[in-house]
Amino acid sequence: MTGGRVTRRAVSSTDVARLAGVSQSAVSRTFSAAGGVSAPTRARVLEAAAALGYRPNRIPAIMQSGRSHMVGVVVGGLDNPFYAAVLDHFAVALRALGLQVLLVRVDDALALDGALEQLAGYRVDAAVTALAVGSRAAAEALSALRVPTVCFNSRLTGPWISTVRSNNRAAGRQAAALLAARGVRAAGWLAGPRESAAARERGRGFAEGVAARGLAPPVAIAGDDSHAGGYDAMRRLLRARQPPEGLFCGNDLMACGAIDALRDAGLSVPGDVLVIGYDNIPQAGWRAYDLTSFDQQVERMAGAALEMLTAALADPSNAAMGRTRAVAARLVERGSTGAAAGDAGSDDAGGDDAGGGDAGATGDDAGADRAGKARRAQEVGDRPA
Amino acid sequence: MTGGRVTRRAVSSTDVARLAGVSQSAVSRTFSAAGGVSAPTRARVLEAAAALGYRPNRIPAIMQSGRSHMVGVVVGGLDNPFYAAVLDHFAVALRALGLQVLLVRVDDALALDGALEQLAGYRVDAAVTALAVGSRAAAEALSALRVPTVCFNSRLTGPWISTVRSNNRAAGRQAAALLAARGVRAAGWLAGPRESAAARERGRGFAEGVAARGLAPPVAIAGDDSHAGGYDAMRRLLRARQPPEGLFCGNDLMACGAIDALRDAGLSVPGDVLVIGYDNIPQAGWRAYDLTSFDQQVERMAGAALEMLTAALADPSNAAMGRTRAVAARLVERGSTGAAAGDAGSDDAGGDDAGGGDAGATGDDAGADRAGKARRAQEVGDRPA
DNA sequence: TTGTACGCGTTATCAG
DNA sequence: CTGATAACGCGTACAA
Repeated sequence: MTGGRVTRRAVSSTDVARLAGVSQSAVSRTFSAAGGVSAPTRARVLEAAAALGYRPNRIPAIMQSGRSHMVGVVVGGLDNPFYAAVLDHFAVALRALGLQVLLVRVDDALALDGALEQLAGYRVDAAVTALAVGSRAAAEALSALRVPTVCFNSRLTGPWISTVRSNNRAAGRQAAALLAARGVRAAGWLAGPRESAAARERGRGFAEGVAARGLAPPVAIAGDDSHAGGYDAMRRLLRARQPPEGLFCGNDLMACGAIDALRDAGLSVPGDVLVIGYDNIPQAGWRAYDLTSFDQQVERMAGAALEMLTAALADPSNAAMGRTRAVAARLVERGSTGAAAGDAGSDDAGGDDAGGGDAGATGDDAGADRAGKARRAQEVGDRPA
Repeated sequence: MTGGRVTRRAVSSTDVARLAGVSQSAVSRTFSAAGGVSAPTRARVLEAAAALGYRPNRIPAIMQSGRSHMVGVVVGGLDNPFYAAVLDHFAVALRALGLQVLLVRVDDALALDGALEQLAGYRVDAAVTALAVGSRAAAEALSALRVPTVCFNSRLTGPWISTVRSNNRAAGRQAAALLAARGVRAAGWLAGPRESAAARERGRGFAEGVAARGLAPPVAIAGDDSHAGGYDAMRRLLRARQPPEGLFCGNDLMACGAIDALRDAGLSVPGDVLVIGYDNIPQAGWRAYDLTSFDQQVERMAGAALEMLTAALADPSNAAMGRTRAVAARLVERGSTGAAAGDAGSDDAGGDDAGGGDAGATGDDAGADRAGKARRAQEVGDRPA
């Protein structure tokens, strides 16, 4: 006998077998779906199991099959309703598939590969992350783990990394088009933290759109993706100069903060300043903000991610990974850009075209912008370059 | 040879050992903290491991030790920022303790025992749930799992169940006291779903507090803990009758919805109606709502839960469970009850009537709210009753 | 320091 | 239908 000191040993199938006077295999078969067990045996096993409070242990099966039925999910701070929504969707969908969620909450994209390395130790079957892969080095580190991973808004892919992308850049252009159509001549850009590639793309598209209309480059101010960050950034701007006539924000949290700062300063939204956000978090639809925003369509992005995930799970040869799929962000116009209340922006999109995806390639965003209900049809429909 | 068809077999320590020309134990020792390995051996092992992309597998250790270092966390819908905050705290804290989070997102408390049963199969070392245990039957089912479980706001405990409670009822009474002190004579209670014991306690305390001041019992309307639910409930109420002068809501989401409905109807908060929420979600602090609320002090509740959890983890005899700890909810006064911006404190002694405006249907102008700046600065800074 | 052997709890295979 | 047995990959006493 070796085995170190036993800590809190749980009831095992062997214990049940002993009590029931049957073999351990019989117990196993009783609790597995395809059980070839006679009724009497089954009854005796169940009785013994109940008496002992036996619960089948799923851990050994992981060891043998190499499949844990656990999926790692990596998200940023859940005080951001966007991340919370992403996680919520995955948690529900994965549970419906009979998969467990092993959650890792990280502070920023830099911690991503560390988090996944940790998950790899638990032999998760796959991983999803709401954070983009930051660097090529990180992508290689991830690929070394040989865990099929699906990212949101990552430009980098690899043999084990797929990505679901939103058309951030095109959305930025569309935001510029909308503001210009509303008569805005001086635009502002409330940027997110520099690490976020997605936010950078939005700002880039916005700058392009602004330039395309012959307007001055947007004033750029920096926030940190939080409400407080947006509030503070706007306060700083207002102290230094006049506000822009139209503001595009890297996300909705900052947009709400900016709106609060503007109103605190006695300005009106949309009377004095038009504001557009990104993410379409629930709060954007609340009357007090009524914020025009881009809906990333979390359900569809999550759905696309899940499809790639399940494909990877079903096919160990991993042919399904290394792909990119695009889901178009949908403009939802609300009062903060002067739309009448109770309006929705674009509607059913054709979007969701599966990009054939190759690695790297800074390529542009796919997905056509739509003018939606063509409410006031000024050219909101700015085709992708 | 038996062993079924091998599915995606990962690199094992045996593979590394073979390549490095050492024993499997040498590999194990190299990767374990207390490794008695010579430098040359270590180097060869690491080289081989790198070449093969070996990652230690933590699953077998779970089997042997019976400890998974995973903690099950059960939460409700993450569209509620309160649940998101709870989860965020646990995710960060557990990670700091070197524990993994196995997440289960359930729709309601009824699904709780099913969720924990599922977690039990993965041999989680412990579980935390933001949902209360609903019935004694559920409590017994949970205890049968022999997984140390910490609940939030559950009245039921058991040998394996501890709970961290907020003083819901006292908070309800305090809410009534505050409203009365502000001159409210007609009170309303916006209830949450009936399943929530915590919400019921709040309503009960509120009714007691209202009665203690000789006022008529509060008008009760029912929401579903969501923003939309609060909005709709308030709309229904406004269609049927005059609004109460002061409204206490089962949670902040409904409170924000109610405020939106009131303003949509041309009423002012706090001009015409005072509103108090519960949870102190981030949005309650946003200027557009400036909502007085009760802070459950998630950090402290989570901290208390973690203490009980780690105690249970350290002591297999389970002496630490079956306990109850209380964390007082803290009233945070803001503009929605007439406090000047940036105020805290509590009620009583307000004397000063000036209750809600005349509630004369429609009357007021729409946008003139906000201006939370002490628009009616009745004495706010008093000590708790 | 290093290698050998065993066991954790289960599933899958094979013989009865 | 049932029982015996070999893995799964790792830690860990024990022997060398």
